[in-house]
Amino acid sequence: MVEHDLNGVFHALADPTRRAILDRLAAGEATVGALSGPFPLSLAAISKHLGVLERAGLVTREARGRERVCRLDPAALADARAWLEFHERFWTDRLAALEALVGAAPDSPDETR
Amino acid sequence: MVEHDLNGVFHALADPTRRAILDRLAAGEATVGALSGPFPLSLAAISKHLGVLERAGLVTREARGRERVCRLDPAALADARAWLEFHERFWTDRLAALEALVGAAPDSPDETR
DNA sequence: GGAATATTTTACCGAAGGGTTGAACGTTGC
DNA sequence: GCAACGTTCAACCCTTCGGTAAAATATTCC
Repeated sequence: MVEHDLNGVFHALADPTRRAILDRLAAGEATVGALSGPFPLSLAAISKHLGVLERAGLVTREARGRERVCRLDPAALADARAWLEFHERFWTDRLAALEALVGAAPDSPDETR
Repeated sequence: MVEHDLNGVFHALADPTRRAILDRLAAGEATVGALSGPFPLSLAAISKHLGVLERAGLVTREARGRERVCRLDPAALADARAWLEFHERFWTDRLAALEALVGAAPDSPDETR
């Protein structure tokens, strides 16, 4: 609603590695090490990506023994989706209105549309 | 559907100036100069932002005389929204399933690990 | 206690981002 | 034709990003 931290969320989503991490996390919680498996990246790199996701509110990390287990937090995603949905609707409405205006213009004989 | 250019779209949306430009553009087409009005930025900076938005497919620029008129293109936005919507749904479903699984665990009481 | 394991922190690097200024380009209007 | 206008291009600056390697910090296991 209030512009929240859309910067962070959209920035986090703009990286394919991070989107892949999110997708993998959708199958259930995972440790950082397990998460880094599919990627040709160092553990430190994955940890950084998780930091970005965590700061964006998309993921939570919880210490469990010597490992950290990561989980999805769909709330932030819902925020971004809500923003996009609202604006998409808003924009298409505006554009439709403008088109209608053009179509119904007085000096426009053939409104064949 | 196929991962498209989500990088570009999300990256474009991650900047508040660019989101503001999009909002302003929802009120109707505008020239680069008119667009730069509300911002304490140089015209060149706005032009760059428009380049990012255009590359992301969110905006189209058309030459009209010596000025360029910019318009929204909601299609790319719809792509991003679709991605988010699908994943949000996917994730919450998964999470719900996991919770249900935990709740219905056979050997229940002190499985607290 | 000490070794092994899991993760983060700390430099550090090259590339990309976001901004500026000033020159260049095409268009308009006198 | 030429000056003014609207916009982009080019060069530059500084910061952030995405990555690495190596050291530091817990934690577990023997």
